[in-house]
Amino acid sequence: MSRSKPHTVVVADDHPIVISGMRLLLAGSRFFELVGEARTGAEAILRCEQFRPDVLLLDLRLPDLPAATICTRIKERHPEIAIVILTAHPEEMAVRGCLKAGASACLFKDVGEQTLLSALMQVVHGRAVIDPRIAGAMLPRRGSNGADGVLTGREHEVLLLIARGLTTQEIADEIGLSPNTVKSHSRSLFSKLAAHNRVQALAVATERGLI
Amino acid sequence: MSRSKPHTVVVADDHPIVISGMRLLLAGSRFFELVGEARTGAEAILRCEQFRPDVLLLDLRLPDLPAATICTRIKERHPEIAIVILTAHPEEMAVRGCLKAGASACLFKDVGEQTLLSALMQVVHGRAVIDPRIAGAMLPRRGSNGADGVLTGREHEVLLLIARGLTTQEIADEIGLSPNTVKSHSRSLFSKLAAHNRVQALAVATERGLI
DNA sequence: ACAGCCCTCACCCGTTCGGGTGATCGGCCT
DNA sequence: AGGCCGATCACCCGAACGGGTGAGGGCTGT
Repeated sequence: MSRSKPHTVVVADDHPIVISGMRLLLAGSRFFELVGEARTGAEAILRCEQFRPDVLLLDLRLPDLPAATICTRIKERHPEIAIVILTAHPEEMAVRGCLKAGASACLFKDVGEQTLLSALMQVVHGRAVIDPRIAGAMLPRRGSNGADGVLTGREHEVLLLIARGLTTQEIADEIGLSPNTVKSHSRSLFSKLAAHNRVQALAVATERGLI
Repeated sequence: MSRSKPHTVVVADDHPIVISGMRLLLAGSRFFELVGEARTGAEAILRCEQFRPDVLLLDLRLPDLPAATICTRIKERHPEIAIVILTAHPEEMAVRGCLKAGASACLFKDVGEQTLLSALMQVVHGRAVIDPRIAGAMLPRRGSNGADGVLTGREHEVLLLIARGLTTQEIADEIGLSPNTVKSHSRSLFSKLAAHNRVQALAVATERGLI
């Protein structure tokens, strides 16, 4: 190993017990050192400013800011910080946003400790680590959609927001589009799912594991 | 203290890192011993059968079963097991259901380690510990529903049909009621679930395992 | 270069939904 | 008996939704 000092890590999660688990997990490894903890997105950004860690372990869902926003802000100022997304459930859209915003890895919270440490090691060596359960959804860009079934990227994105209970207007605000465009996407995904309304679309999508 | 042996604890949470945090937290206390871990509701019930712990630390949201159901099943067979609910967010209905089902405590995941240990100690001494942020909502509440949360029979029936994508008119035809009546039920279940529309209601209901 | 698909946005129109309000009836508990 | 609540139904109205249609720009593969 060319480095004698451990890689520095900042952990951002809104659950102290998770931070505790991570702190003790990292304490057991001589390759990593936990230098900062954060319970909000704003605090995560602050800690990264303060400590310039090698890695930021970022919960996909923090109370104040979307993870993608946090990635963008941090990468703007410190592109050398590797960001590892931790997620409880496969939220494709949010994960995709984070990877676009510069995140290096995406892991599920149900991975074992050794897997996590191994992934961290990969990441500090410049490699990307995407959990296979969600990796498929990250590859398809344009053209035909094989991973999602039939839905395009936007359609799937809209579907996920519909599933959260957002109205057309709210979805438009959320992803920065015109309500008309959101309507277009929702109508086309309805027809693809053979649904007559959002709730039917959700029923079908749930059946097919799209959400 | 009359007991020399530590109090036994089973932890049920779908995130291994949380279990790790808890394992290490409890390892640091001579008063508690972690004897079992579970990542699903079914496993939690199984572990309680196996180990008969003094305390079950139960995540409010497990992938397979509603927490209230888990509480009921465990209390049926082993009423002496104290159940402590852990929750990330204040979901009043679900928490209320658990307390009705016999849970002794409800804590938020953002409590500090010392607070958690202190609460555990209270619980094994037979006291109830309800986070003040949600305690207010636990006060007397009428109604005949313990299992599902708060929804009445009709409301739950309508909710299930809504989840299938039926419109108000279709639901009315399905159960042989006036559309107006269906609207009444749906509106009242919306307010109970703190939802502004059917899709939000589904999101909340799914979250709480009502459907 | 061209076709094909995706993304974007716009307008109109009829239907459905959600909220407010109020009413009747029957069961249960006090 | 009176009160509370669930179940049933009614009317009105503004907001949101779903469907139809059209159109321009961008990217990909042939």
